[in-house]
Amino acid sequence: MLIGELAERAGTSTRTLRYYETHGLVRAARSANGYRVYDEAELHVVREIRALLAVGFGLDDIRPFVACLRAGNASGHVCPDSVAVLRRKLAEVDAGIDRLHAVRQELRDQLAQAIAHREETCLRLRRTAR
Amino acid sequence: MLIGELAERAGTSTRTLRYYETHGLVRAARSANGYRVYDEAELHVVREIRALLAVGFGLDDIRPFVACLRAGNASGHVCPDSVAVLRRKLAEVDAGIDRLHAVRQELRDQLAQAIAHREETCLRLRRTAR
DNA sequence: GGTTGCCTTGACGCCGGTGGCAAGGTCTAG
DNA sequence: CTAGACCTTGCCACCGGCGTCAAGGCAACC
Repeated sequence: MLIGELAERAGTSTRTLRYYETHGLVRAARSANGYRVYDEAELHVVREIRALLAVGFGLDDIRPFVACLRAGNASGHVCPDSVAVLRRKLAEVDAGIDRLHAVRQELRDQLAQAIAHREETCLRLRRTAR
Repeated sequence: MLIGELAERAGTSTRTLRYYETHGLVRAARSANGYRVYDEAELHVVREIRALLAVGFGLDDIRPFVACLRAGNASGHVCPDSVAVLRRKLAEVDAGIDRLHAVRQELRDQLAQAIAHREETCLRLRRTAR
């Protein structure tokens, strides 16, 4: 399988695959003419990468998952390093949720304040009109 | 007030103030020698900018708030444009929270799956050992 | 006049994952 | 032989809010 086919089957671009390779995530053999040649297993690797990226992982976080797949596991998340990353990410997401809740509260407060101000101004205008 | 003093009083850097100026958020008069000269009102403007940035707003989102302050309002969020941005941001934050909740669920599922797999493997090893 | 400390504009770097283009090699079909 | 569809490496651009350095002008004090 050449890079174009892998890109298409994985739903990404050749540019992206080469980028993953320079960052040590995807591996390719080379044919006599220098073309990258991939086996079927790389397809699963790339899909794993894409799935984790979509969830919000960075490439560095993904490395243990790829190593886990390469170690022969059917799933990339069953190895201790992967689990550690999953736990860390879960904590990060929890922190993010907390932060967004705080921001949300702040926004609601400011909105309420603005609307109260507007109504007060409106009342004052009515009183003035009388 | 020169730029250094404003930066210090607003808790930011001169670089940042000039950046805000190029983006139309902060205004300065110029003294005879070309130095930027700020009045006290700009301090409030800069503080408003910083507060909104800290909440997660982008500079473009902040523009209406600054305009509102310049229009003579004691607070930047009481004008219609500001309120519109507040509402939009609130919706964005809600969407972000939802997305993070989905990611969180995904992470928990994968963690649970990994741990189940590990325990199963552990059981199998014990059976094999017998 | 020299030093110090403020100010000015301008320009590059960062981060992370890609897109896009250039200039060239390779394979296949007509 | 040629066209076109692949492939190669390498480098610039992007986003956003700055940090940081360069090269120079201005103010004030010794």
